[in-house]
Amino acid sequence: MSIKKIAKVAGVSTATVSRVLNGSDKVREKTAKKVLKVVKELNYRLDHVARRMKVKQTDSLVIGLIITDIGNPFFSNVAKGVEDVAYKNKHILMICNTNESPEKEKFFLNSLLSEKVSGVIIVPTVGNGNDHFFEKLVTEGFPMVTVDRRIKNLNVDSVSINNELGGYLATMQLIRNGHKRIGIVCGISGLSNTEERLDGYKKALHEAGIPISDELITYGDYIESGGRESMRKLLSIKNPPTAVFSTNNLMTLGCIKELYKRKISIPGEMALVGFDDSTWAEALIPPLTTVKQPGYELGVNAAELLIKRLNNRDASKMNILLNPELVVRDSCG
Amino acid sequence: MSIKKIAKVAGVSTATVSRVLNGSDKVREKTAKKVLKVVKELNYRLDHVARRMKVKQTDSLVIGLIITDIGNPFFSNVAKGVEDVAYKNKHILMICNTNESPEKEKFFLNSLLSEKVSGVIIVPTVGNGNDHFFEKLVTEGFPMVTVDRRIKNLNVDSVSINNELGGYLATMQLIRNGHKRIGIVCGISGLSNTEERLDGYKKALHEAGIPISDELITYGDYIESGGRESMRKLLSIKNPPTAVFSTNNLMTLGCIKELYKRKISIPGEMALVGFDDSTWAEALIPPLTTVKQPGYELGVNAAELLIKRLNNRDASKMNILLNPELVVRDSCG
DNA sequence: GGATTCTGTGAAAACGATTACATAAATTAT
DNA sequence: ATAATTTATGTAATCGTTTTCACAGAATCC
Repeated sequence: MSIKKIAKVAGVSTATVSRVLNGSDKVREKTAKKVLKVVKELNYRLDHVARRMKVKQTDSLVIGLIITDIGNPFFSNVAKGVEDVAYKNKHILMICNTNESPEKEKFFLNSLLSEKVSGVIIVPTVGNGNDHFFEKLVTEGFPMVTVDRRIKNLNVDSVSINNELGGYLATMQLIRNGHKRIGIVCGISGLSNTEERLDGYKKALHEAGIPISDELITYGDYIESGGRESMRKLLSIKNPPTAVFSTNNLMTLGCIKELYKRKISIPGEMALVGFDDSTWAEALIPPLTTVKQPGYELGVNAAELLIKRLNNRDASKMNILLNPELVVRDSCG
Repeated sequence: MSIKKIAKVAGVSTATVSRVLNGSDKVREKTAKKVLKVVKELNYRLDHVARRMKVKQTDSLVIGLIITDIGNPFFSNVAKGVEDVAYKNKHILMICNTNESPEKEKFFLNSLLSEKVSGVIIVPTVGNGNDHFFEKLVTEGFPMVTVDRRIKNLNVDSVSINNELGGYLATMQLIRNGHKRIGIVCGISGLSNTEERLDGYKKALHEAGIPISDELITYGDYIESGGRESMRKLLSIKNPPTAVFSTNNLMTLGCIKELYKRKISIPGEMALVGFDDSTWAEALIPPLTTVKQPGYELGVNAAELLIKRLNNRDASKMNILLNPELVVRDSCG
């Protein structure tokens, strides 16, 4: 069922049908009614895909969203933010889930480009900032916004958290509570957010005049088992920490489970600060002190930034930093 | 940059380029190489959108996914399942988030149809099973699969949980632990899953010879505040329950928070069984007994069912029921 | 060597829309 | 009433592909 059929049935040309459907051009009231009647009768719906082939500047766009783990509440909130803005603008989303795999990322980028999306919002996967496929696209001028993570030395729009501040706030809180041996469970090595949170940790220690000890720095790859493993490692060193800063929600959960298992009390024997607040954090016992990341707003801002970019390709690139917030509950002692 | 440009540069016709790119038809080795060289040099990518306009049965499809709350871990896991299957089949997803709004649902369905998606997987919003826009589409033969919720009296493919069993298992567990006054916090009235879980609850009570009392049945609309409100209501009746079955994760959280606030011990003073296990459930104190729903599998099955349907439009419709599983921890007494 | 069969390639028509341009119809002016 | 002007509609090219059909050239046959 195409515009042709409508034209034939209504006894007009396809041009007229198109004009009626788009409402822009002048067409006689009577004709319009006639056409609309047929449209309704035949239950016809305009083909946006075909439309987009002719007209570049259309109001309803397709936007790509590539995230690393839709199952993680943090990212699904980001997605929700993007979705809401997209909906407001009558745009629609193609969502892809890379599972932190650079190969999948590349595949999805290729797919999205083949699908002729107008732009892409992406949580880039691990990478040294050089071999990223999408860097090529960015430099070629394809509209993209990175979210949550930034790529060093790449001039691209981005929206992310002030991770260093987050790490600083978390660590500072532990220091304020009298801790001097503070462990950290970092995420995936090489990612901007991992490094920045670690920087914040170091900065806080430095300011407090506490020496930085390598054995207190562990990596848990942003997954639960990694967090658990890191906690084990921290507990096994000769002079274990009295407090731990865990830099994402899943790893924090792993830490908690390991502590529960060993019947180590929180915060009595081990103080804990997490990253990324969730609705569950306050229902844990003890309620968890965390650095709250505005995931939803991250998504909202990324979507708005991309849309802005689509409307003005030549404006200079922007990096938006949202501030995290320390939510102090009981787990930090 | 189109196939035309490639053709010109390579000194062949567009037909040849197309043939090379699709690899199916016979084309001389030498010509193919020449074309591919140009393709690579000019960094050309086939336009799937234009392609789909000509060829109906293509291998990489666009599939619509309409869910009610991408921010809810249960649904984001469903999405993940769908995504994984889509990726395996080289299909791509358009995801929409209705927020339980029937208007948005309608808007998104229209959008997806205009975007010419091949089929839609949908968590239908509230409705009496009559005024649903998508029912019309289903009866017109548009490929759809409902997931999580079913629509009564509608012949449509579906994948959902055996909710009655879930309700039964949860209630039975409480009965087994000696409880006789058992409250229930139901979800959104009118939804198939809400009613089925309630049915299971009633069935268990009935089998145990425990009378059903209306004051013990509350509705919390599947949100945290609703759960909290329901718990308040249950605690305020003259003869309050000694156990509560809360029928989704967010409402359970609301219940727990209300109990924490009032310092009512779980399960000592109030036993609790939730619905929808999450990675947090076992980190709560006490670890939460829940009915575990296979959200990811739900998504996987829905996607596979849709793909099957796309390959055979005439096969009779299927309803797949996945069994939930009771995970007994400490909260049920 | 000529007739016949294969193979590889190109020209052009589609897919479903939009739109510049031309033209017919309606309106206004004279 | 006719001319001039405005307005509404139609024709046909186009977007980026695929694909049918035709055809040229190569290979095979007798």
